[in-house]
Amino acid sequence: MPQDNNREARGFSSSKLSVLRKHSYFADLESDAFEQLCRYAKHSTLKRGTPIFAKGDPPTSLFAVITGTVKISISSPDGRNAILNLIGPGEIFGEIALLDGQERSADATANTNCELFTIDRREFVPFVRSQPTLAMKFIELLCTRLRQTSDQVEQVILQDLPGRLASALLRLTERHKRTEGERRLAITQQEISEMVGMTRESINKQLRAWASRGLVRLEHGAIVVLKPEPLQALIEAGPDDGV
Amino acid sequence: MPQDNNREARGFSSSKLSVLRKHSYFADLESDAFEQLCRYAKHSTLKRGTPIFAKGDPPTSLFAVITGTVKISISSPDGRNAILNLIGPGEIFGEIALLDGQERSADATANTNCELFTIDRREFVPFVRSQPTLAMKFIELLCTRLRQTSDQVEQVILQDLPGRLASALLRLTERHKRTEGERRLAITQQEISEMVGMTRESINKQLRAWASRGLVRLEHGAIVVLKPEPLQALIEAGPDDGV
DNA sequence: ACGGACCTGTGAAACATTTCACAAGGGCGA
DNA sequence: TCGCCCTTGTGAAATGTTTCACAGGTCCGT
Repeated sequence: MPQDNNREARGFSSSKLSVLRKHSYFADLESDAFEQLCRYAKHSTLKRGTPIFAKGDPPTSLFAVITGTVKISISSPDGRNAILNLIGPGEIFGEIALLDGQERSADATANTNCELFTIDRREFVPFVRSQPTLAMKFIELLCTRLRQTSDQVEQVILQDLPGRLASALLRLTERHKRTEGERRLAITQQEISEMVGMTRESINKQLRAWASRGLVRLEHGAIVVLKPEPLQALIEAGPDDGV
Repeated sequence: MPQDNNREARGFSSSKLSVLRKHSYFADLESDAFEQLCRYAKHSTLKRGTPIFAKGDPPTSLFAVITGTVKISISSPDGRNAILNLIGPGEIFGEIALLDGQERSADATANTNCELFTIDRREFVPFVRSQPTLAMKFIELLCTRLRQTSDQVEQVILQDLPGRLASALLRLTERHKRTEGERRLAITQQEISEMVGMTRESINKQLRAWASRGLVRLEHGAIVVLKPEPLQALIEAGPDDGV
């Protein structure tokens, strides 16, 4: 992927950029600012499992996902690891380290085969400074992230396993629906367990219980939420109110 | 406190504002932008326990703490509650709802008797838009918050009780030292338990175990961290490595 | 078309944490 | 200064979750 980055970026611009146009936080930027930003973008293709950056790295780029998903995670010295976020088409990631210049605070990995856009820090930072509208856009993005992350803290602290699992499923379907229009989540039970901080076995048993009541359908590497309402009710009821 | 807000704000400006100057994220703003911002500020005094805003409220103001501490928390329908953050002198809070215009996502309460500065949304938002430097400052602030909150998620997911407790104590002393210069934390075990999401009883037993080994000293409504290093080591070792 | 890696499924025992039910002490306001 | 409320302290039983040790399925790359 080293050669002809620019040619690639331009060649595909109308089709690939439309993904960003459609879903991203940049959607309502003025057209020319958006185009200008995209002119800096480099296109790349990654295979499932490829590391993108690691905790402690200096921030060099901002990324946007075109196709596939990227996993933001952290692993502890004793081998456990936690998935903080899954980034899908049209979303961007890696903006925090870029905006504050500090080192990366988590790992990013291609969770499936991916196509990404990459914008270099050297071009990005001055551009943001020069475009007040863009800066406000990033403030909005950061606020959104902050609300999501606080929600996560809240859930992990206040809810038990069923509640946390339900929250995660609903959050994922909500986001997924917005981009894909269907409720089948392409996610493994292992991954979910790392998102909510409980073991795969426990997650499996809970999912199975729900499946037998028709709330969800379990497939291979995927979960379909059939009845969101009872799950939502379970969250609002708080710890153990009829599993 | 309704009368003479302006007179108050000006009368005390040199002494009270110095607290903000000293610790806050605004510290290195240009002098005149800072002064201008402060001209909008209203001063108020609150008694311990006074609610400042509640989850779901529309955002009307930005707050800065002059003296005392403010508790940012959420409570679940079944009576449990989680403390997301404690805000001390020189720090600001309530900025997220203000910046994105969405409703408040948590409750804020005066955790001790407090003095606050309040800036109205109507004056604040246009001011931020007009001052690119200030906008960048807020981006930094949001990034910092986001890193802290992500850390919290990480710890709650990856660590067990001793680890979480150690993290919380070190985080609190770290911040406290910066503002107060001493390591005695004025915090109850109840409060700590709500910050880390475990019961007061469990927290008490763990603290007691550490106290008997001389790592901490327990006082009435306060905790003194005597030896931070072993606690730090415990975190890095991960779940159970010699309680 | 095959092999291996990854994903799902499951039960029993081990473990960490909560719950409950107390007792006693300190501090603050009336 | 008296009370009362909030805070600390503690033990045993109950509970939720993890750990461990498997087996079978399915998908992907070669």
